[in-house]
Amino acid sequence: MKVADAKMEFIQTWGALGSAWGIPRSMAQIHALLLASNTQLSAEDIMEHIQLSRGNVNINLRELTNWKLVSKQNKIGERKEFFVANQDIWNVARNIVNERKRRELQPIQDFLERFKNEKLTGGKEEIAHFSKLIADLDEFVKQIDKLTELMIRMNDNIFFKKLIKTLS
Amino acid sequence: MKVADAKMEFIQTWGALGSAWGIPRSMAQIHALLLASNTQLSAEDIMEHIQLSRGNVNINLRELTNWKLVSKQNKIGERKEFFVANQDIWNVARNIVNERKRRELQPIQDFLERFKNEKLTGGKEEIAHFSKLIADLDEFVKQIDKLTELMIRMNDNIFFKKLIKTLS
DNA sequence: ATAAACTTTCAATATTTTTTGAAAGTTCAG
DNA sequence: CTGAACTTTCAAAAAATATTGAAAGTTTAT
Repeated sequence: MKVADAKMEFIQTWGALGSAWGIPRSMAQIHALLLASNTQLSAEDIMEHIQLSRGNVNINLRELTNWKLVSKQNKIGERKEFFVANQDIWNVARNIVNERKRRELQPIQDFLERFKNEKLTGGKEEIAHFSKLIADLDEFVKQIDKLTELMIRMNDNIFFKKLIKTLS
Repeated sequence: MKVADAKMEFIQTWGALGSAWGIPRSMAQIHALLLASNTQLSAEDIMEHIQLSRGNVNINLRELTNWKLVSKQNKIGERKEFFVANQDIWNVARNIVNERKRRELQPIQDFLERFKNEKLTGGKEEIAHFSKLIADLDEFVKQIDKLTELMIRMNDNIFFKKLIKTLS
């Protein structure tokens, strides 16, 4: 099998999986292309490789840059901007976790916070049940938060290897 | 604030957050309603409480049941089926992780497996780079898999508390 | 100041995902 | 068996999301 074909297949698969992960297909495809590429690529290169419009590529490159999964580079003597993917998979994973935490966990925390000081009126049983739910969620979110903080701060996968060894 | 209002707000918020988590709004709302409810509810009850069609409620209750977030119950002497949510938040989290793993991690593993025995042809550098990517991903996925296996098997949150204490 | 070389924007369009609700299916008491 | 009480299905409609591409904006060299 030609490596170029393998790459193309990787891009397609990563794109499809992206959807399952709640990541736009194009964004995932562009990311896959950059991950699989051993050279820097321009927006134009990307447009040609996977058939995507200029605007789409531009927007998704910006998003990938925000997520810190991709960075801009400049070739000396060239105006064009080039892009490379963060090649350290663990680093990529950390950035994704970080981003998802911000988007997915933060709103829950904000919500729960609002209920902390609320004095509820109504059926006694009902209040007890609901309050317990809020308290449980609050504690849960705090634990998850700590766990991700920990993961984000770790800077090599030795941590996980050791952790898993310890606990297996 | 009335507990009934608080519940309604919880349902709305959970529904909105569901979207961010890649979970259909209705499914998340139904789950929230059942979580916040201290009594079992019929499909009809749910339809009335949050304005959803019969079909929608039926399909999402099935899905929630598949995810093991909700279970059916029968009141003696009644034909109707009643539903209750799994109230242990950590259990809920485990089931969600489990489900997402099956849907999100398994396809990656399947994909990587196909490349293990492929002999690639093409530029030397290119092959080296791509092979490394595949190998890195493979190792990464295996580690994540172990970590989730571990989490799934744990049956109380003491584990996490200890873990975090140990590592903080 | 101008033009060439790029990048960014965004309204329109296309695609995908969710939701609906009416009809068909099932179960069970009488 | 029949009808009432429920549940399930699924094609069609609505809503949400992603993509396009032409036009506007920006930067740099001369």
